[in-house]
Amino acid sequence: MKPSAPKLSVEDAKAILRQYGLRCTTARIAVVQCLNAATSPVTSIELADRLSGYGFDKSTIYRSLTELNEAELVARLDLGDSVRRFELVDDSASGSSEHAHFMCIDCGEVTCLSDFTFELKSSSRNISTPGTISEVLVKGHCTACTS
Amino acid sequence: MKPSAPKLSVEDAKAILRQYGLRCTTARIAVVQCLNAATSPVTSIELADRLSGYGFDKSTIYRSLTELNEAELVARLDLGDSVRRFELVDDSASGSSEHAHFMCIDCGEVTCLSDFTFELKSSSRNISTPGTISEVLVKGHCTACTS
DNA sequence: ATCTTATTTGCAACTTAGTTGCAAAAAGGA
DNA sequence: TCCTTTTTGCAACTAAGTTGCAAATAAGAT
Repeated sequence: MKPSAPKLSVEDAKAILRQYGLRCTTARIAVVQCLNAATSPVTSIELADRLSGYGFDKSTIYRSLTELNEAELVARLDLGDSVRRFELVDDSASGSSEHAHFMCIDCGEVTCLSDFTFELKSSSRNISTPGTISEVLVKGHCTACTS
Repeated sequence: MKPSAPKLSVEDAKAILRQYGLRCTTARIAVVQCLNAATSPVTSIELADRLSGYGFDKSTIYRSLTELNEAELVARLDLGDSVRRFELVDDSASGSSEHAHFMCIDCGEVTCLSDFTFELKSSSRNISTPGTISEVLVKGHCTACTS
């Protein structure tokens, strides 16, 4: 998350919060604006650090994230590097916003694989799938780190 | 990891450790035996708890796991639930032992998808893959939790 | 079998990411 | 504006893992 200017007005952020049945508090508005300005999932630490610069307590930020997540306004990603990441759920246009994520083992960069589909095939017959898939995470070395 | 009797003798565990260029210490032998007895990846906490009952310190267990992982005798899985899991690398028979993992969001159970292949397809042309894939993790609801 | 050196261990103290209790402050409807 | 419910800030806490260092151990050399 680069410290970019919010692309979302306070009023727009409020509208979104109300739409999800949440009270419009300064902390939540700031969180929504930050998440909206980001181009890839943002870690809770980045959010807490950045917003504590504006006087918000880290516990408030963590709680906001939990609440927005429970209201299904933001998605939470647990990618295994001991930091949680969050992104605004994008239910604009094309139905589901579910997409897989790629995390570079070297630089930690996370990218959304919105333009990819996944297929899980059993290599032999009569092997049933483990269950209902709801999230796919791919780890590896990104092109920048490989070259 | 059920507290099952080790299926691997001390001598066999030592042989494996030597094969990977590691000294044969009681802690490492115990770790190898535990991992060998497990049928699915084992969390560091389970290992540390179980082996501290035999007098090993948790820092020793954590260090052992790191060393065995660095020697590429065990694989480390970071599945995003803030506990690390480990499994013995199985390079018996069929070349690579790499396989994807499935984690149930509800019960936390982790299963190895050894019998599945995974395919990543770009939904539109001229979109390049994010990089070299080395690990695939699928999350969802396992059949036991769904039914 | 013993010595020697490098590696490993146990302990306690520390770190990092996140959580919690509670009184004070803010939100939003009446 | 008032009133009730929700949220916030603070400080203290938890959980998982890490670290420094002296003592113990492994395994090659004698």
